[in-house]
Amino acid sequence: MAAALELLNEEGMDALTVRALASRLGVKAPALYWHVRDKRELLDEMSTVVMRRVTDALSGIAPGAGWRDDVAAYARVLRSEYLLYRDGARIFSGTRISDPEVVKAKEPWLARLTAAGFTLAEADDALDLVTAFVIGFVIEEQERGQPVGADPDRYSLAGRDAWLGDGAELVKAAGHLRDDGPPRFERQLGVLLDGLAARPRR
Amino acid sequence: MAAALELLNEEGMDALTVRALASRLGVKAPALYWHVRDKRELLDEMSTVVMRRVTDALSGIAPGAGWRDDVAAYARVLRSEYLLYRDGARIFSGTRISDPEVVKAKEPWLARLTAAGFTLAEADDALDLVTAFVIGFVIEEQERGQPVGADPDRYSLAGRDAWLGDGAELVKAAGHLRDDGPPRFERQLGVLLDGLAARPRR
DNA sequence: ACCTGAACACCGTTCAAGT
DNA sequence: ACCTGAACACCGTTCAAGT
Repeated sequence: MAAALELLNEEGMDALTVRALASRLGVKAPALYWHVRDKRELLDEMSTVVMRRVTDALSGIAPGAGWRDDVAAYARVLRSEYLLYRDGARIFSGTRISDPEVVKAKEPWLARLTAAGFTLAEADDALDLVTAFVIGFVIEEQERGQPVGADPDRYSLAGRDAWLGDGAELVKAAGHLRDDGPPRFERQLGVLLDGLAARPRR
Repeated sequence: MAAALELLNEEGMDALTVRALASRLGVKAPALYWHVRDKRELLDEMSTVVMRRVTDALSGIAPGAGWRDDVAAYARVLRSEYLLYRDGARIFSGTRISDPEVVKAKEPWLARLTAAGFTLAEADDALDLVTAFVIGFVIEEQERGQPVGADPDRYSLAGRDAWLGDGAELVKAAGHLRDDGPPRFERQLGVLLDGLAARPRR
């Protein structure tokens, strides 16, 4: 899995082939089928490794000042681990975690949220909502980081404005205001946490 | 593009090959390369068609009672269009929209939000946040809809509990409480809208 | 303008056979 | 227990040539 993740980062997902991975391991392609059922299982195992890194990072985090800190820490760790791999969010979302320990690592987070007054259903919803947001955010973030195919117009703001043509002044202006990276992530995460805070408590 | 989308739905994304699409069109594979630079451009065009359906559906929606209705309508339309295609969210997120008109369709939504007191930057953030959430939500939703590979334990709740092993009582209990589909979506969307409502207005 | 035939350099996967 | 050689049925893509 480590070799597979290296290969992904060095060559990209199109080059992540069974044959290339085998050769990196000094072995022929069919050998991998003794260790793994098929390529999908390989991807599932890779994503389990990534998610294990997330849960390991989280287990080192002491409870914060409140649920807000805890949920924010989860979101930041998830984003930063996905960002470590080329197209990480796109590739690893929608794969299956093969290790129950990784799934069980949600337990302390559910405990902290319920202790803070969330019902269990609300806590579960909250974590899933944050997860969905991070995945969607990082997919877009990683996609924008890639060279835009043969369309240099769309690199620059001026080029994008021209490509858009007439009208849509707000769309253009918004494009100029737009930032990215951590501040953008923190802002949107903040909105989401505000939403969680607004839920009725009992 | 229509034929490609049909093929995707009937046979799945692994079967969406240049050759299969050509044969569905009564033509040989190389012919497609007169119409499209490569397969990625084919995917980009397919996703542009899907996003055009989103914007068409949205343009038929009159301004709601307020920004909350407008944003909710956008989220619901985006989700339901993605759901129309097998693995739609996974496949079409992170592709590039080729038609400026589709991008420009954001204009009225930005207008409604700014009219409701959002700054332009906040409005843009709001739409992106909702988009990220919907994509993340639907990726997970569509993935769960697929047969879980050779692991029938994980179909049923009891099977999942056994797979999880000892401990993690909150994780197990949350699994039992969990629902899905529209109610789950509406609940999480509601949280997100609450967060947008909580932003300072000026 | 639009398409084909033939070819290239690959894929994932199976399976008998080896050690 | 772990790996190879050979093969199967494909891929995406190019390109000269056809109409």
